[in-house]
Amino acid sequence: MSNLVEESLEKLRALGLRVTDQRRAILSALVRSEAPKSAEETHAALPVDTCDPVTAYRCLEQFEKAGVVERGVRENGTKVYCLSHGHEHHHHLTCRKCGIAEKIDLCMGPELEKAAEGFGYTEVSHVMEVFGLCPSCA
Amino acid sequence: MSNLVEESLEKLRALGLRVTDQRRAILSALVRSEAPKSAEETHAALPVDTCDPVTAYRCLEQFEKAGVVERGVRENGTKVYCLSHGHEHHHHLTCRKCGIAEKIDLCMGPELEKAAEGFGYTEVSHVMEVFGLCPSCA
DNA sequence: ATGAGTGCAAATAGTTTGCAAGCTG
DNA sequence: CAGCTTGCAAACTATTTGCACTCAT
Repeated sequence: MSNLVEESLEKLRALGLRVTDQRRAILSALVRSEAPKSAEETHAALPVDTCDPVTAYRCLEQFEKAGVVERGVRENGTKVYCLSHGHEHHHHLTCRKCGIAEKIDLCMGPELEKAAEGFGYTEVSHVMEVFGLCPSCA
Repeated sequence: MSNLVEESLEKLRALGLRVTDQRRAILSALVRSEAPKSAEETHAALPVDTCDPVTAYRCLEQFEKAGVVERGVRENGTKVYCLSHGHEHHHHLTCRKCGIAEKIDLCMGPELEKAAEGFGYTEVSHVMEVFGLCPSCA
């Protein structure tokens, strides 16, 4: 069992949330996954009968609030989740065809925040996803 | 009638697409709109009985393919459209609460493309949306 | 024991598709 | 008049909600 999973579970416990087999399995699936996954895909990656799809939706939502996963958006609008490795905010380069993804470190967070503050905006956040055709699909 | 509308219609005509009252109305609504709109919202902004909601979906999809509108994604995943002013690619800073949006010029397109090419990816595109609380909603 | 978490069924929201009829170029 | 467009109805996909039951703490 990856200690990334245990680390995340600990974070949940600290927030008064509970640790269940389902949550352990979901986090474990995210750790195994190279690419960010939607709630459905995450559920599909679980051993059969691990839990109801609804539970995957609910857990991922909780996980996001708890800060143990980050949420992104696909080109078509579906929400995807991935573990927040350490605390570094990051983005992904996703292949439009096969769905494989690479981690990208580029991020203009600070610039965006500054620009937004220029407009008087607060609580600034952003979503960025990069898409392309990976070498094997091109 | 804004010439932005006529300009866009011309672009459609050039591609062999047809110009109808519905399309004119939809483009006109986008011109009037300060913030990017979803297909539903666009339809709602039209005079009653201008067209079926389905037509709004279909037209916006066509418009995007034709390059007269750009597509973005909301924090929650809904697709939104706005006219491609001139040819400059741009982003938006949207208020999470009231939905008003500002145009932002910041864009790391070139950097992203370079990074993606480093991974061997081609046909690179990206989606970026910035959210916050505007001064009046804060 | 107590409230968070889960499963099941059903409801939604947003968007897409099939098909016959209408209109543009 | 060919074929792009539209309207209407219906299908879909992704996600959310209500409720009774279960389980972690």
